[in-house]
Amino acid sequence: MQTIDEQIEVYTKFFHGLSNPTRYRIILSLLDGPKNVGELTEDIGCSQSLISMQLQCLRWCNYVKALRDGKNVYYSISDERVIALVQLGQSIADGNTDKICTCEILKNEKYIENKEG
Amino acid sequence: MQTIDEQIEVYTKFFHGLSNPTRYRIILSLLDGPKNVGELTEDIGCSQSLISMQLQCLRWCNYVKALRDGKNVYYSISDERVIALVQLGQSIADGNTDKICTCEILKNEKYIENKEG
DNA sequence: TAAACATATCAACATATATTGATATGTTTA
DNA sequence: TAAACATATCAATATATGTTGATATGTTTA
Repeated sequence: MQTIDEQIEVYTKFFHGLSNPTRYRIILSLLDGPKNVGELTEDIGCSQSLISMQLQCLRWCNYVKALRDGKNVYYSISDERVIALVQLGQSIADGNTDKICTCEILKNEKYIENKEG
Repeated sequence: MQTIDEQIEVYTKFFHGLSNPTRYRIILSLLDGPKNVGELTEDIGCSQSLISMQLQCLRWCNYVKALRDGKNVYYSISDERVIALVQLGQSIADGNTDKICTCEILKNEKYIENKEG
């Protein structure tokens, strides 16, 4: 048994899983089939540590599953319904691209520059 | 035409819309039918300003639409596909409640206490 | 038009989040 | 078992986000 607060927490966290560019790219990339951490890192173009951390999150929450093969660990989509969810979301968002991008509250863009400079 | 980066930004922001407890509660509440700001505020139990701000976000991004009736403004779900999206997400999350709640990276819980005390 | 009511916006601030570089752990192979 | 490689974890930090109370705006009614 869960309180309504607990339910809301679960659902918002679940959707939060899809609200980060790195995690989202990982999922999109895995739609083509299983990939290991190195392949994903190259594909997405960020630090290996970030890919690895976000994979742990996606794995923990059952978006993806992991399979070790020697030195490599291959990740793949674990729940097919996630694919449907992503596609449905994209189809809704596609009709409203400009507005979504300029929403003053939803501004979780990929950070452009972290370094001093 | 959009770059892949721009597409990712749109989609992750879109899902980010569903990753906040207040916004999520608003959407759930509106599943029962249109409500005005006061009704939503009472229903959800937070400040009127927060409800109003989050409504502007949801409205801008086309989750909900607004209709003024005298002094009140009534909000309702504007895209029926959002309902399907929410339901699909919930059905996936329901199978993995405990893990999602304890994910170290997804910790966007509703703040418990802001005030000095 | 003034008062009352409903909603929206603003400024401030505490917390959450994403990210990286450095390092640790795990696996294979010489 | 040491070296090389692949992946995971850690610590630090800049930025994004959610929230509130105060205030402004808009609408009705006296």
